Amino acid sequence: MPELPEVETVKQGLVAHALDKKITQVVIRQYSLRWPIEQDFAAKLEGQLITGVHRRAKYIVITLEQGEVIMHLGMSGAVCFQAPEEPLRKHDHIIITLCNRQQLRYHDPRRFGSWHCVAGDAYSHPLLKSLGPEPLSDAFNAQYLYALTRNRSRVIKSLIMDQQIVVGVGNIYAAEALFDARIHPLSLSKALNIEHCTKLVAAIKKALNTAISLGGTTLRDFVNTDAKPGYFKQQLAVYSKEGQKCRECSGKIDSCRITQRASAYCATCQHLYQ
DNA sequence: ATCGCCTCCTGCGCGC
DNA sequence: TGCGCGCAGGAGGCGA
Repeated sequence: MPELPEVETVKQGLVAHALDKKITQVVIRQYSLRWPIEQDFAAKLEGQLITGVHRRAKYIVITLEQGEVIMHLGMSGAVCFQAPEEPLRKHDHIIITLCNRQQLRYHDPRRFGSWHCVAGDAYSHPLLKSLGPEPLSDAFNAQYLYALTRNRSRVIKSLIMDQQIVVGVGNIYAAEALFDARIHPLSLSKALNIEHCTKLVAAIKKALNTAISLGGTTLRDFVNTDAKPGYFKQQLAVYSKEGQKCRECSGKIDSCRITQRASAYCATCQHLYQ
């Protein structure tokens, strides 16, 4: 589910509702997530003040007085804040009660998400330490992408979705950015020149920034911590538009599978470099 | 080193 | 109405 804009939206909700709050109780209703939750997870959190909330890639890092929580929403994870009186829903796996009685509830039907509590610096955890640059940072620029595309025959869509190359670009925004940059998703990385990389980097930043400003993309069930959907769906040019008319040329949007993922594109507007 | 395939899990929409 | 199938926003791990 969540790509970078959705995770950023959830992070902003955590900042608004959980930052500077003390954790009074943690209840785990389902330990079996992407990785099993450690048995002492609840005990590590209880009684601690939440002193920071940050995002790195699609991970949210919650800083406590002692240690840090690393959380990933997987494909179907969501966080909401509710009063204890509100009935629990199926798939509400983690319930964190705060000092103001509000409960942070982690809901994740597919259970691809994960929660870890680490003693030291979250950024040196194996899950975070080999991640590529943030897409909205200056470190992700045309020269950087150009250098990494040299001598690689890997198709470009797969490359930009690789979290070691650049983080936060999932299936939706990869498809949208490639359309915006007029690059066919099956283009070979090494066939792109510096101008193509310039366009693609700009398109990725634009797609992510626009999506963040609209609260992310709600396809089916993504909601922020206030249970509101995101509105980037209305902006989508190709993702989930297979068979429909391209808004630029009125040709038909095609789709192929790239590394097991549906990949929509306009064969007229997007040039295949190989 | 690099790449692509498989896997974890539930829910939904579709066609029959 | 119901059932089975394929597909879905991620990404680690493995084998080629």
